[in-house]
Amino acid sequence: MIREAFGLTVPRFMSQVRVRFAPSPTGSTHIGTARTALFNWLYARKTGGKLVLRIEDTDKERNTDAALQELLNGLKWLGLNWDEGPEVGGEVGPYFQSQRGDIYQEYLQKLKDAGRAYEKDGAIFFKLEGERYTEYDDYHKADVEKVKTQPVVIEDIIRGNVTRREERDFVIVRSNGDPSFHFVNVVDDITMGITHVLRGEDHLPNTSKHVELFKAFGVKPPVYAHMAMILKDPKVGKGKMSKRDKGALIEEYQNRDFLPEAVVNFIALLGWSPKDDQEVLSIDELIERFDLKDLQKAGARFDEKKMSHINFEHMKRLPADKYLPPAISALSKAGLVDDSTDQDYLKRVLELCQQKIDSFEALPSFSAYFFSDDYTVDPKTEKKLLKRADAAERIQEAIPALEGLETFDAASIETAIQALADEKELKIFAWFPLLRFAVSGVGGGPDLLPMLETLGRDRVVSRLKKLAASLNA
RNA sequence: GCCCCGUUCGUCUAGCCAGGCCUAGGACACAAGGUUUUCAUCCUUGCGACAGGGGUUCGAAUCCCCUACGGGGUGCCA
Repeated sequence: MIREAFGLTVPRFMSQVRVRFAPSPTGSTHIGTARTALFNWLYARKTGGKLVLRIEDTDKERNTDAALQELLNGLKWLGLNWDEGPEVGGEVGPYFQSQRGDIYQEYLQKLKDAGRAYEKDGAIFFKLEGERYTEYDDYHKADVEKVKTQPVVIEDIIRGNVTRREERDFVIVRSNGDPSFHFVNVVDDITMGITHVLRGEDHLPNTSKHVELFKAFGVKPPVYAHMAMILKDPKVGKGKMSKRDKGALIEEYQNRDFLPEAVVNFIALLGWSPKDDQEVLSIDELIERFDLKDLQKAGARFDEKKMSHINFEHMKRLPADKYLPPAISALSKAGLVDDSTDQDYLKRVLELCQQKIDSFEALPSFSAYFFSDDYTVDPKTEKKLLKRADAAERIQEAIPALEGLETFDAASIETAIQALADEKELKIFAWFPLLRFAVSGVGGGPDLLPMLETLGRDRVVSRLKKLAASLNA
């Protein structure tokens, strides 16, 4: 498993794909971070490779244990498990950068021995190879030392070969003794046997630094895949999505009871697409179709309406055992149901709502009137319906028709109203919207007939009477 | 400023690598109708794009160049 390379210990793995997700746990998890994790995970699962989770916690100030837990929770919630890393271990650990100091020292020494590192201003710089010269730099507004280096070619699955030239020495160990990101990133990728680096496009300009470092260590660089950024909704602003933007944090979807598989599905669709027009995909279907080569090169804009739609599609497909528990918990959180609620009734109501709501979040307001007589009345619907001159009359007529029903089910209700319509030479439509409004206070909802059946005769009749009374008053 | 990456309907995208099958396909959103019956569901239809300009070619969304625009980077942040 271990071979000697450049006099250093480097693991050797078969020709298996090894990818890594290397977040810095600084609090909430950004949707872009989640997408990077997802694509790494998908690639590992697709190829039968391994996903390494490496924690970049070198910044002691910002990286708290709580933040780490939050990150791991987010990944678990999304269903993105890792093969090596925190909690599961692995043979190329430790998986926290804060614990890899000895390894970094070993590699730093090698660079020094090779004459590729030098100290300046208390920091240690990586020394580029090539002729040196001084030039005024407009960005820094100063003369800076540059190096005429040979260009490096970055092998990128998404973008093809990208050629770039690094022309300034860069810091690998800061004056406070901490190794820098570029340095630890490369050392870790070498020592962990990473074969493919899948990360955000914002790292593309850094990659020439990384390739220089790989070359200095005498190690072949991994294959890269730089994926495009997730951009802000243009209505909100410009640039990449920031953690302050609406919908940017996966915790938000967790808190709002979105389905993790829907979030995964939606995130996957940002910059990637299956070729066959089927967009609503399960995790397994995602793995089956996923291919790094199909990633979009341009940035994708986040669209919360589409996110809701994908969630809705997944909601509709949920089997009862997956749908009922979170649905009930959403209702009980809203104080609409408790242990004394009739379980059979609750189940029937929930089934009625499943095909209509796009999130568990929407459920309480959508179904409140099933559980309480104290529900809100939509003033717009009220105005629209009750301004009809015959409203009171129609409701009055409906009361005895429904009250006297032998069995109170959808078919009987329909027959009764139809009879009424025939008798008055009116359309059934003269009653339906009024009935819905009378029992629910709103203009929309589940299919009317089964809804009335589920509510039951007592609730329906008493609500009709109540409305009739208020209209007469 | 310099470097790198990009640019197909309002949005996500298919098509581009291997030029003709593209009067450019799908989805979200929006609009209009329909479902003798509401509706946030469902169905139908509509709206709607190859950034611009030059080439190459019998033929270009597809290949090349330029411009414009967008994104990223240019840190002893990651």
